[in-house]
Amino acid sequence: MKDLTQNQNAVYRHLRTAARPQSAYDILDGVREQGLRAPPQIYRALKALTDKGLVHRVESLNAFIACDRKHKNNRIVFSICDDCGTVEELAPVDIPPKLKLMSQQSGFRTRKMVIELVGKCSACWQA
Amino acid sequence: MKDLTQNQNAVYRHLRTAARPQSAYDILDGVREQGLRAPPQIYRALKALTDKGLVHRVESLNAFIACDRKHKNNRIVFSICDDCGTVEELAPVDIPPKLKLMSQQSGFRTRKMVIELVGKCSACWQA
DNA sequence: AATCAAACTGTTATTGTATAACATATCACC
DNA sequence: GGTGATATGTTATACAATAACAGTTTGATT
Repeated sequence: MKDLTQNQNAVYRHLRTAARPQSAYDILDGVREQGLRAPPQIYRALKALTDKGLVHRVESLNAFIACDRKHKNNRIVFSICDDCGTVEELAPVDIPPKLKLMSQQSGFRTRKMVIELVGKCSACWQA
Repeated sequence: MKDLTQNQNAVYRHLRTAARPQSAYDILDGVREQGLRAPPQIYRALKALTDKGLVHRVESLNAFIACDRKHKNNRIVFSICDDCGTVEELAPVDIPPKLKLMSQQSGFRTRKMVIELVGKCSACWQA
């Protein structure tokens, strides 16, 4: 796909087929057969992919997830289920006006915003 | 302060006097003189303190920061400077209505929300 | 008071996450 | 071909977090 290197492609395909966010070492295990052997290879591929907006890092899980939408990493919203670990990417939202005002008042210039909602998915709280 | 154990107190005081978010191991180094020796002691103290809302974890830094405000960990907003590492805690905000709607539509029940704004503080972009 | 379970604290060892530093190769350009 | 810039592979290490167990304190119950 696109203009990705072999390694980036292997990592990206692994993430796209995974049911859950993957740690760098999960990915490493998943792409050993494609010839990747060491963590730096994974982390470099992940950096390139996140820079392109094809992959996002889920901060509160130290894990990575593929992204279909074509957008930069600047207004990401995840919902993360405590119980089953499912992570959904919701549509990007603007910075809430109140928040925008507050940060501007302190002179802060926002380059990206990450929102992570932690709770229970419908399957888990109904059980 | 409050009803904290010795270890919790040591960790809390260290965080309150620190200029920046501290990793667990930064904290460990800072409280060795108070007799704490091993990571689990730090992590246990941090867990108690975050449960009480006296300390927050900054997810994208794997670090911890003290908190004056008296609130639970459910609507936290941080601004994080790329350059100098300064982290400010902004006033808590409600979940943006659009977001609330989206997550509810997918049946998600939010327990806490973490927002991290990443960019440059005024000192850094003016330099 | 003696006993026992539960909760808390300390310690060791290990697992998981991420990157520094160096080696090797590839490619563009002169 | 030589040279510098960029990309890739490899080794070793640093940093983050927790499992598992030992020892201690507490406090309820007899």
